[in-house]
Amino acid sequence: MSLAETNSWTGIREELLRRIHEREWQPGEQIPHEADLAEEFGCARTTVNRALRDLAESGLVIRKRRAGTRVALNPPQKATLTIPVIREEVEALGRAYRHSLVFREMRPLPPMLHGAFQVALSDNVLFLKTVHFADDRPFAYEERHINLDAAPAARDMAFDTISANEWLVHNAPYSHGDLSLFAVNATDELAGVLDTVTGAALFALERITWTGDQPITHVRLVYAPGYRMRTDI
Amino acid sequence: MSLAETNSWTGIREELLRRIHEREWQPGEQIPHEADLAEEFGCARTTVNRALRDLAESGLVIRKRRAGTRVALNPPQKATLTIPVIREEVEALGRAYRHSLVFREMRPLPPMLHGAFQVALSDNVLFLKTVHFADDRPFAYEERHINLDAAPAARDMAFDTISANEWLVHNAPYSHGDLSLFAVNATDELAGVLDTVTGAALFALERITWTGDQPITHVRLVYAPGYRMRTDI
DNA sequence: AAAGATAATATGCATGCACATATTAATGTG
DNA sequence: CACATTAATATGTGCATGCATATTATCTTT
Repeated sequence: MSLAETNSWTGIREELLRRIHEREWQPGEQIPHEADLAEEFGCARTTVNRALRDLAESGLVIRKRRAGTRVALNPPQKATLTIPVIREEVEALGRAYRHSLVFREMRPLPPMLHGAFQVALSDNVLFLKTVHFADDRPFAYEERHINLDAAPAARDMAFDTISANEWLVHNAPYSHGDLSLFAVNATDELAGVLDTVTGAALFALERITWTGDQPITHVRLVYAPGYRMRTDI
Repeated sequence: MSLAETNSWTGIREELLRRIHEREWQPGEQIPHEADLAEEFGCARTTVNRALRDLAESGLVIRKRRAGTRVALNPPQKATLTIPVIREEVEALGRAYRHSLVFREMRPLPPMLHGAFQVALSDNVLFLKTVHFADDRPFAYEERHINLDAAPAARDMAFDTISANEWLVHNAPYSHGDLSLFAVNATDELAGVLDTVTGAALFALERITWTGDQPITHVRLVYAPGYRMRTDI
């Protein structure tokens, strides 16, 4: 019991972490159950439970009722990406943000998205193309479908002062969604818009959000060359 | 009070979520404090606390002592990426995994990584190039530096039966790290290894892990064309 | 009125207890 | 011996209570 760490749940978590990192408890090994640890640390079982729950959330230990707690064999690398509104992302870089709506029309949903959107949509879909700038240099290119059944107010929005990206965050909160990250070669159109050469490797993401079982929006975002999405693990 | 949801903390969380999603509580608005909610739901304050803590973790509400709890103005889009060991990723796709160590030598750390590794390293660095296969088709290409001061046992490992990726997870647990995701064009070498054409857009990641203040490994992973990293949000 | 001390308050956390639930081990039965 | 039933057990959760801590509001004092 090396440290002066008190019997706070964070203190206990640190001690448990140490034992895992320093291999006192091997991967796959079962660790003492809550009651024993509580006695050892001289605290309530609730407090040990809190520490263990936290470790389980981060994937370092696996817990099962009756079976006990064991150190994870392959602790997954979990990384929490925070994907901010693009304006905030640009401003956090200390650069001036602006955006430009380059295309807007009502159009039927492309067949490619019928599966993703999972419902029979009328033609009540708004399609937008937007370019986001940082200090007047293109930062990202956005193609977006908005389900007007889910966000009817979007029909009357110009999206010139506030971007669809930001407007939707404030006006059409979602309950869940899917995100995928990938790389694309710049097409001629993309190269022109993002001020690069055809064929350049570009970082891209696609996101679909729902509220309940109603799809709200599908967005495909392609970042300018050199973009990196970073996070701590 | 619509649902039959009991006074479990998850039930209460769902009800709070509903009020936020349906705008009963506007963004930025202060919500009743724990004691009032506990009375309304007929449960203990601890239970409300648990639900609110969960919402705060996901960024939907902001909590401050004495100041109370308010609905977040710009709920950040948080996505938790789970980056598994490549073998598991491949096997989860129902494909057969194997890997091939194509290069291995002791070499000084390249200057480019001096900053990242943040310590004056001797020449005690192992450099590896590995190709990961799924059903005999290249899946990802890996370049890795291992700090042998942090993981001395790696010096004697062949990394032919078990990949460095997996060995390090089991034998050199890290306390923290940095991850970045980006896109690269296939060089001639990459194209050859990944069975694609020069210039193809490839999804890539770089990761550095430390234990305490000692760097363990730097890895650059480039996936074969078409790869998508997916997650729920 | 400005600055500093003090009180009030909402969340944060620890405790002891009880009961719920999932899972495994032990037991009984054909 | 195979299979279903039952008991045992570790975690999961809820509750009442008390105190800790951060932050705001209020009340001094100069």
